[in-house]
Amino acid sequence: MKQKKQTACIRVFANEKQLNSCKRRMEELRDPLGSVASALNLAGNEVRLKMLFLLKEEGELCPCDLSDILSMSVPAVSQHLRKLKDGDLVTTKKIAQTVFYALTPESEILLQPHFDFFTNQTVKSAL
Amino acid sequence: MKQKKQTACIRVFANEKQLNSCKRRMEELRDPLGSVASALNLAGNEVRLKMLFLLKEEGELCPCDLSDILSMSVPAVSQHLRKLKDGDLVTTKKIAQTVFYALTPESEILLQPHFDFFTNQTVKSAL
DNA sequence: GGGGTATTTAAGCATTTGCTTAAATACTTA
DNA sequence: TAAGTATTTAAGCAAATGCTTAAATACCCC
Repeated sequence: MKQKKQTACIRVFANEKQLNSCKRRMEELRDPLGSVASALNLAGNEVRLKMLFLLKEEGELCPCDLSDILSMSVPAVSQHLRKLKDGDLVTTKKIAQTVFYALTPESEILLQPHFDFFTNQTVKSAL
Repeated sequence: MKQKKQTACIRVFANEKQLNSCKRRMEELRDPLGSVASALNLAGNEVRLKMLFLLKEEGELCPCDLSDILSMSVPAVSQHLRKLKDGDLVTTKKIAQTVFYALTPESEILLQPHFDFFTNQTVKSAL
């Protein structure tokens, strides 16, 4: 709630000094927060979250397996995997012409609570 | 790696039965996984993650405070808040013409590990 | 070398996203 | 009632996204 241009909200940010302090805090967090946002953005696409989950469950999968499971075209799968790889959520291992994708350790840590959440949901609904 | 139309990957999904079993599992998880994806998608936008974090830190804030802190226009802030509210990540309380936004308990649980991650990052880099 | 397989990349398209400006809505006060 | 304040909504625009089809790249085998 703005009173005047010189002061901000009565309730929370009563003066400019407090506002600037808060801004500085956000500036300090800019890079780490940005990298979390980036990872969440990647995981927040339903197709990609499914892929990440399947990679967690199976350990590693190739694009054509993911294509079969998810009933999607191979190029579509590949484009999503490319984003995950560029975002450091997955790693690749090539054997002949087959590429296997797997979660990075970091992405596993980041995503485990969310996988737990929706796998626990299913268990609960079965009870 | 596809061998024939009738069988899938040699390495992981060696037959159609296994593939169908995996597909069924994904279908069971469709709704809970979808709702997690939806929340992550909302949080995965940098502006919105900043808002969610600020709401966690301050407890509640109005659009004009968020506008000041983030140096964004009020309508832009409002549009993001609308998405967060529709996605059940925030709740609203109105006092006169001022609306205060706050995290829902569920979003707090979902996001806390991520907030911890990037606030701990900052602490570590300060040491 | 040719043919086959697996994957990636390119290009095009429709849809979605996030910002801006303007207008509308909801509230308070003189 | 008019003026002021806070917020939401509408509309428009440029950019981004995710899919498709086609082409290119990388590998294997006869």
